[in-house]
Amino acid sequence: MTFPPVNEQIDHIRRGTAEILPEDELLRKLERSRASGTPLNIKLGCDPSRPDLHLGHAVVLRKLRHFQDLGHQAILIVGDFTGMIGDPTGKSKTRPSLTLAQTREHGRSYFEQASKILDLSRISIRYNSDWLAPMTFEEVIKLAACYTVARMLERDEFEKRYRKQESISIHEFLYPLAQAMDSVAIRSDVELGGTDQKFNLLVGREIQREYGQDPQVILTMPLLEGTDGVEKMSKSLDNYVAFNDTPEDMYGKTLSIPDTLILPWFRLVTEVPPTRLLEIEAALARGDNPRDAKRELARCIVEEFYSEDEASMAEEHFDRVIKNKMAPEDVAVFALPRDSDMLLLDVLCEAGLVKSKGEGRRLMQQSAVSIGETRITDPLTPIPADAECIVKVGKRRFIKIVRD
RNA sequence: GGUGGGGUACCGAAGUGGCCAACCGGGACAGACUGUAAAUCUGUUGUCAUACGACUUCGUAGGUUCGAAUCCUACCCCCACCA
Repeated sequence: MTFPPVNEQIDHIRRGTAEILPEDELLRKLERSRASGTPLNIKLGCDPSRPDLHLGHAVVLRKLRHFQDLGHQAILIVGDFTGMIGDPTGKSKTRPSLTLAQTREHGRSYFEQASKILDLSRISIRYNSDWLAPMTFEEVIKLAACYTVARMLERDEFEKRYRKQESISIHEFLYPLAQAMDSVAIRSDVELGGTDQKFNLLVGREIQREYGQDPQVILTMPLLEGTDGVEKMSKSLDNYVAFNDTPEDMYGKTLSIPDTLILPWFRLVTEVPPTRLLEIEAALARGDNPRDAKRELARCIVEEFYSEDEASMAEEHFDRVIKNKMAPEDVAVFALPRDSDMLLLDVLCEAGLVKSKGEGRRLMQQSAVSIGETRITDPLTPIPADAECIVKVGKRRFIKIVRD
């Protein structure tokens, strides 16, 4: 196995990273690997309790992909065992536990999605229940003895909660240790993660040392902010763009991000060359309409997950529906008999465009509902006698009513 | 083991016998303005009902009362502090 020169590798690796700790150790590892022709073990843990991948995950997956491209060994750890504990990161409440079967199921869905970024033919997938489940209580105590409470409390998250007199369960202390055991089990050379994982990753170093291994280098990636521009992207905050979103949604959601996110998103979730990035930056600084940069960004993202064609289609769809406020070409059809005298309200409800009649009524009163070009504000409006008509609720809920 | 605090709608948080479908804030949704940006303004945010109104909701189950989120009883759950 031959590898590119170390300085070339490091340039590639460094791109977009938040921190590499310690960087000179990474250099040494790269040199050794190149000299001996042995790939480094690059570890990335995935949390199977949330199987829906979004752009935030893409950031770190892409970094793993970079390592693959350089010829190193990517190792995906499915936290099927740790999923039963619950990662305390960013949580004030304990997560619900999952069964092993559920986590396996989620794991499969994870790979399917991750394959959009990773080269699955060159990846090793490991389930941490393989080595964590058989550990005896004695072994767990030995492991726990490697770390102190004071050191645990160095972790921001714990420290804050402790200071605020919030509860911290003992098992939450075990999480970083369990994750560290993963590093030991696979002899990790480099572990990737978001900046919020820094603590856990560092614990991995300590524990590897305790187990007589050369400690892993940790590489953190910045957290991607969600579509709201405030919080980090997460499913529970509903500010995410998912791998499984339709091209139209991906495009639309991306256009809805605050301007301040354009460059960070370009940097973290696309492969645009640095030169292009500089041009965009200059254009924005110069005061060009940020919309254009955002459209380019949206295109890039859809292309990455789908294709150029689908990106174009998403763009057309967007212009048609949002810009020109027209119904999409593939509107859902709601058929009803010619002599039906149903109220519009009831149809909206049955078609699922509104959650309840109350909501439908409210939306009508707020003039959010229209038939064709006409705003409907009277909740008692019947369906027009026409053979077909387009009904719109809000900005993007459509239905075509057809009489037959 | 002891002491204290607490469980209210998506979240946070008021309310401690009738004026409570429940103040307020956040979020979300809708409208205006726009570039599905930001900022701003307005409105909505339990279900059913054209409406009058009816019904369900304040940890759970009972009870007191003309009337309870509010009082009583039992139960469940959460949290902190002291040992």
